[in-house]
Amino acid sequence: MLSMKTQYAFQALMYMAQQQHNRPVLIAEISEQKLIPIKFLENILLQLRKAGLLESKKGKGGGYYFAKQPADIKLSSVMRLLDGPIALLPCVSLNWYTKCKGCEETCCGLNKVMKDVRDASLAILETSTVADIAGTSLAKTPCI
Amino acid sequence: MLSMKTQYAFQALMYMAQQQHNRPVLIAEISEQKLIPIKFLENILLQLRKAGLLESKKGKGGGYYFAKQPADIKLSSVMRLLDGPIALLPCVSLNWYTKCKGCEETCCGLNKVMKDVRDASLAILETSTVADIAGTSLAKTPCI
DNA sequence: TATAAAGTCTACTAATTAGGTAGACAAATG
DNA sequence: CATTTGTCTACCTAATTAGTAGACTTTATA
Repeated sequence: MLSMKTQYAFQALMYMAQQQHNRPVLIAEISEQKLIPIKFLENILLQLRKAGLLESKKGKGGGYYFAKQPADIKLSSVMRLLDGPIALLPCVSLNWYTKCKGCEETCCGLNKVMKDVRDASLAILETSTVADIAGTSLAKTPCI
Repeated sequence: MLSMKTQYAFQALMYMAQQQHNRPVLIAEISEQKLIPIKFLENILLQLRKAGLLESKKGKGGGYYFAKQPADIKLSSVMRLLDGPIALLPCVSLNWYTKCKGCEETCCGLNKVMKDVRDASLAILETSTVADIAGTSLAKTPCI
């Protein structure tokens, strides 16, 4: 399961992407609307900013806004940033690969299956973006 | 990522399935061959036995053996048993469903994507078995 | 130029989980 | 009955997760 951190990050990014205006969005506003503990949310947004997904502005009229287009932020990037590997085994991770102790990868049946799972997941997570989950990527039929 | 517990469980199950004889397999033997801390392995095998996957015999000549056929043990069962949910979000879990705080599922884009990821993963994990990963399900070309 | 409204930063802390250990006990076999 | 094996209860430690406190900096604007 995704950590609360990542779950909150997705909620926050969706909320931001759904705003019509293009003023910066307040941490406090996101926190209230999405029921996310404010100090925790601060950390998360800061991390997203440092990774170059968001930008911020201090002082009155400040807040957070997108540094990259929501349509250019893959779900997989957010997950890797906050939760680390997407793969189920270290010997199958693209970004955090380490060899397994007891197993010879080239002939390990588990390795093969877990690679398939990884690829199947990534096929979705690398092509889905914040704009997609926010419902702002297509002409919008408002949600009933 | 899978916990060490689940990773060890897979190693142990593969090892057991690969034995040619049909005598019970010793905890100590699995532990040595697969480099798994023995006391930790005891717990894991016990858990697999209580769940009905394995059976055991005490005393001399004892050890663990399969209660179900390796070909009937899905990877998803082992994972659920030891690690819990396979889904990435609680609102998308088949076996441990809980509603998300801030979101209206029917119109949550994230929910939809994560359902797709779950289904893609399960398509593989529900059809792969211990026999598959042990390489004993087909006529065997020995691994080079 | 003071003040209030924002984000930033460092440093905690509490709870949970992961990973592992110790040792007495029970059952089976020969 | 002695030995070999799994069983059970109860721990323990370290890491991670989730969250909090509070002083600080920057900025707009009155």
